[in-house]
This record gives sequence, structure tokens and C-alpha cells, in this order.
Amino acid sequence: MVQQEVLDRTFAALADATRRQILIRLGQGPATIGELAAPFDMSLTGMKKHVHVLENAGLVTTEKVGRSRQCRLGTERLEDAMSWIRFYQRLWERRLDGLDAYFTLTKEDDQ
Amino acid sequence: MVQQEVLDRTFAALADATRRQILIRLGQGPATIGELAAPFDMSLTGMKKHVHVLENAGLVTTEKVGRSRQCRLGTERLEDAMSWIRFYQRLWERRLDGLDAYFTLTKEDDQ
DNA sequence: CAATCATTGAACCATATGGTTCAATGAGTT
DNA sequence: AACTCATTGAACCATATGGTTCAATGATTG
Repeated sequence: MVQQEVLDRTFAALADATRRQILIRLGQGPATIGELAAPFDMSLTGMKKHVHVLENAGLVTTEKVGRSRQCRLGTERLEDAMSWIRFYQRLWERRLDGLDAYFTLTKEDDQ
Repeated sequence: MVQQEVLDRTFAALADATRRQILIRLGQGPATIGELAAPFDMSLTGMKKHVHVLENAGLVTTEKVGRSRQCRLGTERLEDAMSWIRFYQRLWERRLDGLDAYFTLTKEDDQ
């Protein structure tokens, strides 16, 4: 998967309040689909779709345990989004000299 | 606009490679819709829509100058997204004690 | 005034998103 | 085996997204 696609999926996954709350909930520890759905007025199917989006973005990993599915925070994939924003902020603050500057700040092959 | 909506729009605006490139381009200085569209194989109307999304997210401001429209980087609205990610990362790293922790890290009224 | 040039609005299109309901599957319990 | 429970797949729906084309507007130039 190209870097751009990683960023697309990561930012898109974060662009929903329900999903951001799911991430925060998972920060407390693993939870099943049912446990995740409980605080929201939402069907289990709906919750599972959100988890799937987060999983596709690499922000969450899941594993079937018995008849339920354990969801956990994924690896630190968010680092990609973080570093893009960090780059952009430097550009905003210092008005760096455009694209060239990006490559001095990161080792990625596409911005 | 509620904090959640700000985050929704900001992350959604960033979830598109074209728009991220527009931001980086505008880091070099102001540009018109036509200038922004030039490097992309895209209609002016299409480009204008992207600029509109960025404008709604507060990431870009525009102003009609003569017959063209000048686009500039907006105010540092990205700070909201940045601070959310920063919070989330601390949670991820330290496995903080859930939602309560959020309010110790920020002054926002909704996470 | 006429011509040109940059942007914009309207209408349209295909696909994605965020949600639902209902039925099916598969695991655990009795 | 029968029952229950959690998840899942399929189908559906409304709206949003990312793009287009074509015509209209409004400013600049000759």
C-alpha cells in the first residue's frame, strides 16, 4: 500500500466521532464488538462496520475468541498521520520553500 | 460548531491526497484556482470543490481578487487535529486510564 | 461595446459512507 | 441435541464524495 493510501485511510478513519471514541475506549483495554456497541445507540452490525474501517486503517486489530471478537488498539500506524501533520505545521509556521522541504524532513518517497 | 464537527471536517479534508498536495502547494504562497488546478489533471470546477472542502475545514481561506480567487493557508485550525492525535498517542503509549485521562490533558468540553 | 478570461452554478454520474433489518452461522451451555 | 448468545453477511436505503460537462456571470483588455 502506498504512503498516500495509508494517509487516506488513516485520516478517513479518524474523520468520524464514533470511531474516535472507539479508539479512546480501546485505550482502556480490549473489548468485543458488543461491548463497543453498548454505549452507542447503534446496531452491532453498524459497530462492526466501524471496527472494520479502523482495522483497514491499521488503527485496530481484531481476533476471534470463542464466539466473540476481541478488538485492540493496533500498531502505531497513526505515526504516519502524525508526521504528515507535523510536516505541514512546520510548513505553515515557517513557510518553508515548498515540496523540496518535505524531503528534508522525512524519508518517504511520496509526500 | 462543536469540537467534534471541527475534528470531523479537518480529518475528512485531510483524507484526500489531492487536498494534502493543495495544502503543501499553498505553503509556497497564495495561488488562484487555476494555478492550483494546473498540476492536476482535473477541471477547474473539480479543483474549486476541493478548495471549498478545505475552506469549510478552516484550513484555507480565499478571497476574490479581480476575476480570479486567491487561496491562502488558513489559520492554524489544524491544531485541533494535532492535539487529538497527540492525546491519542499518549493514550496508546501509556495506556492511560480511559476517558478521564483525556480531561487531564485538554480543556475541551467534549472529547 | 466586443472579446476574452477565470471562476462559478447547475445538473448529472458512479461510487462510498453510515446506517438499518433480518436471517444465518458458529460457539458455549444445559 | 436443543437452546442461547455474539457475530456476521446480504440486502437495502439515504446522503455524501469526487468527479464531469456545459452554460452563465463578472472582470479585464482592446
